[in-house]
Amino acid sequence: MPAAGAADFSVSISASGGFITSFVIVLYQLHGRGVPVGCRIYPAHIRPHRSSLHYAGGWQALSSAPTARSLFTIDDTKPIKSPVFSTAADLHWNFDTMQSKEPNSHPAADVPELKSTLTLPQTDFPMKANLPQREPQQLALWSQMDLYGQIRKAAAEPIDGKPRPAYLLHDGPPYANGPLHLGHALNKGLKDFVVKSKTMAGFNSPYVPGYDCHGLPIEIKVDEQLGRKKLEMPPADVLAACRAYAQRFVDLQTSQFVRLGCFGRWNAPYATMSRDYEARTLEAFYGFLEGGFVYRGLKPVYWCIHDRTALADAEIEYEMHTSPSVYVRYALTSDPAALSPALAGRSVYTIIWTTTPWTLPASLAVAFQPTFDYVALAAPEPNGPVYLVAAALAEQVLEACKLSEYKEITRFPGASLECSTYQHPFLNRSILGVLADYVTADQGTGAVHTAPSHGADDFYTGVRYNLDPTCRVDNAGVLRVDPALWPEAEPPAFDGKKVFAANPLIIELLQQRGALLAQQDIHHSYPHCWRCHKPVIFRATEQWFIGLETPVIGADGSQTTFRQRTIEEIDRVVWDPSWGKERITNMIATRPDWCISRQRIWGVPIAVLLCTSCNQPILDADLNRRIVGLVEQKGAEAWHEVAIADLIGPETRCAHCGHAEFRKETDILDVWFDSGSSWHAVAESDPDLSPIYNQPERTVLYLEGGDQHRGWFHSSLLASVALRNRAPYSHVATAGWTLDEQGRAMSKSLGNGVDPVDVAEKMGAEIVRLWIASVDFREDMAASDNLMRRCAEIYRKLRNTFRFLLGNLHGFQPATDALPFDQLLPLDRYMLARTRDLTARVLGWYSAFEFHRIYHAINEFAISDLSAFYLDVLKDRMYTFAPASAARRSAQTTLWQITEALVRLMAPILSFTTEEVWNYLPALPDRAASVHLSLFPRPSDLYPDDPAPLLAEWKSLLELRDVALLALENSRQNKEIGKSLEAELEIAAHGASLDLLQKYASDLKEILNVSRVTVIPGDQLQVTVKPATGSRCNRCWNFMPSVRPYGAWQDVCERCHQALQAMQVPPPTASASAAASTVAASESVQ
RNA sequence: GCGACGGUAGCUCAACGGGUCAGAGCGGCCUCUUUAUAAAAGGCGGGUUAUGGGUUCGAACCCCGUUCAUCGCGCCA
Repeated sequence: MPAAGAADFSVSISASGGFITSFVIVLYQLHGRGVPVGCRIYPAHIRPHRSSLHYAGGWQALSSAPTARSLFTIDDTKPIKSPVFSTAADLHWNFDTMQSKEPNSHPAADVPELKSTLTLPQTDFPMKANLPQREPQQLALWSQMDLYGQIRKAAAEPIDGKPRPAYLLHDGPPYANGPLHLGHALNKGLKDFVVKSKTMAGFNSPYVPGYDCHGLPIEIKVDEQLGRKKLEMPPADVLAACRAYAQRFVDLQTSQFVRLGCFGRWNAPYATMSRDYEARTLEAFYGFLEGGFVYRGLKPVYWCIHDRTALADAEIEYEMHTSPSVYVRYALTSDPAALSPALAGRSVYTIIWTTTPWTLPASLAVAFQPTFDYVALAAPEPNGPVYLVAAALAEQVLEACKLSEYKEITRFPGASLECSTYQHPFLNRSILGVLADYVTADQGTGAVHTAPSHGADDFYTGVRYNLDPTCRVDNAGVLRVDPALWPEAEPPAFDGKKVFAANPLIIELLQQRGALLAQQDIHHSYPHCWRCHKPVIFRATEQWFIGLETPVIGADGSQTTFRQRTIEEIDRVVWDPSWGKERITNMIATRPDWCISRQRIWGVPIAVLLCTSCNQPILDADLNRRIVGLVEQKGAEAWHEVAIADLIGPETRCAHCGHAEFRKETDILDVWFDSGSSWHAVAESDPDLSPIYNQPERTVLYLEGGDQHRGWFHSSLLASVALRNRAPYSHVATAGWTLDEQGRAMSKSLGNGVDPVDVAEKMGAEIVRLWIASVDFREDMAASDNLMRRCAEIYRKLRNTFRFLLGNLHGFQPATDALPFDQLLPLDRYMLARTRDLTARVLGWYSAFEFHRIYHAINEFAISDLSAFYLDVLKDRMYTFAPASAARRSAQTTLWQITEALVRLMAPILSFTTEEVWNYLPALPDRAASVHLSLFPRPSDLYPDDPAPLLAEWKSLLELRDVALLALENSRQNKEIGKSLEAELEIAAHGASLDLLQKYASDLKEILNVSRVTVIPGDQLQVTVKPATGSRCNRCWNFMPSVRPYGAWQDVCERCHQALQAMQVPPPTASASAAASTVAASESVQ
């Protein structure tokens, strides 16, 4: 057995792997074999990569220096019985010093510890959060008590006799085709902060989340699942499959949003595929139709040949693409001499340049810039060809076509090329020379091949020159030659080929016809389908459009256009950040008419009957209403199933041509039309929202990512201005992009995304929420596992601070124990002033959506004001004073008010943890069942007066404290003192500092955490640190002159004497049990 | 290519309309305590405010250029 004598030693441990929470040291006797002389378990908290922890051990007794040593770690999830051997955790250890020391001269072995008479913090609030387990339990409780329902009910109750003002955040629907990503979590998290903070600020703020369900991504997925079967299935079955697919993700995302702690009407979110929503969408379409905004037209639109549908501008993304660019000569067939006498009798050509050879079969014209000079470039040989190109591009073209010996023989203005004619290089077609101002000298030849069916510019030029816009490329992108134009019996090789496959075949044909002058692949950015990421084409088709130039009545009653009217409304909205206004204004100002039709099935049908003769729609408001009614009952399926005869009587005639036969339009609406109608389908129609939304003056917020300027903000604005003559929102806030730690955009290919659900499952939703609050969402935000871990550290600190607050509130009953404000000690009053100040700032930041400032301010408050200062200096008072003493009650009153304030201020962000804290707060008769049913604290409730003077005074006082602490630190470095309580201070000061110190003389000991402070006048500020006189009180560890025995307790100060008596602690006798006094050194690792 | 927004310590953020030597918190390093203990406290480092000019008595802030990052628009033959 160990003999008398103790060893002090220090151990250096580093953990490169996981946490080390405790370790065991086993000592073996010198030369001994397997006989441990003792072992001891040490608590530790060593984080990964922390290099060392020095432990000065109080080893009880050793007979000789130990030699063999073992070190174990104990995983906290396992009992001590199964220690993990050191090497498993990659531990490095050594015993640096081992020396003997005299046994403790004050063995208190036979007297119960004085520690048991202290009022240490006591609470069941667990230090370890265990969020992944605890949060789901909390969610279940909330669900059980129908917390959201209770919040809604409470919102109907007046505050101070006044009804609550309304604040409506209308949810923008995420697309229901996958699990959540961080962007979703950010978006819903921010919305949750807004709704919760508005609610707690006394607003009536309902939140109905929604989902966007229609559209291509889902239909394509369903196509893949159904395969060829789809072609034989009735439309209703296809729709049912799409609905099922979308519903799966609606359910999944709902569960994930709920898991993140977002409150809302999750048991009844809106979905754009619901019967009712579909009917409302159709209603909105009819609104446009009946208002004269809609027209049907043949226009080139972006067309995805893979998805076989038209695409809106907003559905285009530019990606790099390689195109074969070709220079092609078109032979002049009109009189060359008409252009210039110098050309008489020559073989004249113009040269066009294109990157889409497949459009050449549709080539109908060559466009020239009227303001350019064009030159005729002649071959050196007398009867060689002459080429017409823009003067500015001549050199470039000659080089590209390797015609360097060609020389200019004449030049003339571009305008004179109008109405010249050319021969198509391989079709029996005459090509017309036309003028167009969009022809530039950047690229090409100055002579632009014009195919009205495959380009917007080309199309409008075609309209001016009366060219045929018929498109000979079908839905799938297959090219068909017009046999009437093809001179040979055998069709050309490109006939029946898809456009991109036709390119090389057409180039070959040009080569054969001697029309190809040069060819080169170019790598350039090219429009792609945002869904399938395949290159799109321009293709003229019959589409439904909403005209931006539709005449409407302006706000002042004057005649204006839909576009202008919309821009007027933009001006009445508050855009946050403010540049959003400019962005959306520019978009509305320059956008083309809105192509709202899609040639797909998964969506709201454009439910219109068309005359089979003249293709004009029937315009009949009653008919429209009946169709809306049908959709209301049976959803979009109704349109596919209804018979025309059930919609109109046999006597119905086309208003235009008198024809009596009609067909159903089969196109569906653009999905942006769906979500753009949500203000109508939801905000204006849902009974939970409409009373707010339909007020003439109302606050309606849309909060989405900045990309929605071209999306939901945009389509919602157009729909609402057209149908209600006002913007659907009064405020629009936008969030930035989530990036990775290196500032790169998150993408699947980089694999740098952060999965919010994964973080919630591993670390807790609170960590995700805290991250959201930590960043300035208006800018782009960096996110990574690493940053999440950092938030988790902050979380731990906040949680532990709450725990300490609660621990010190033990035994405090507000009704009987709270002191009125004017009886509080000065330090406590100061802390309430700080809390008031914090509260006022936080409330302001909530209303300005500056959540990151809240995060930082509360964090700083908890760490600097509370943990490092107030809670630290309060320990003496809290632990050693009699529990019911006025000074201690003063502190508790303050701690209580601070906790009540903090828990409310943090509730919108840390929704789970604050609820947990809430349940541990002192009981009150009128305490709400949830922190989320409470209101924010009012600054004036915390501190009734203007806090500024007191705050200023304490600012100076704390600066003096810093000086004193520095002096203490110095002494500690010089080994003159250890704990601050071992010191006493003499502070010399003059002037205002002296006044201040004297005013707070009785508080200085506490706020400096030393045994004694004396203030004396002096020439300059000087803090002298001395070892405290008197002896140490074994209870409060202060050094006091009045220390004397209390029963068997030898050294107890006067203050503690009184406290012990007040607590009615009987003086102990020396024979009291010694059993509990020492560490269980006999515990074995075996 | 055009436009918007931004670049402040390793990280997240401050610094009210130009005015004490640019501040916090975290992390890092060092120390202290064992009476918040899988915890608490103190100290120390750390920034030529992306960069180059300019205006000013004075610039992180205002102006111009450059650069990097992100978003948006355009990309047409």
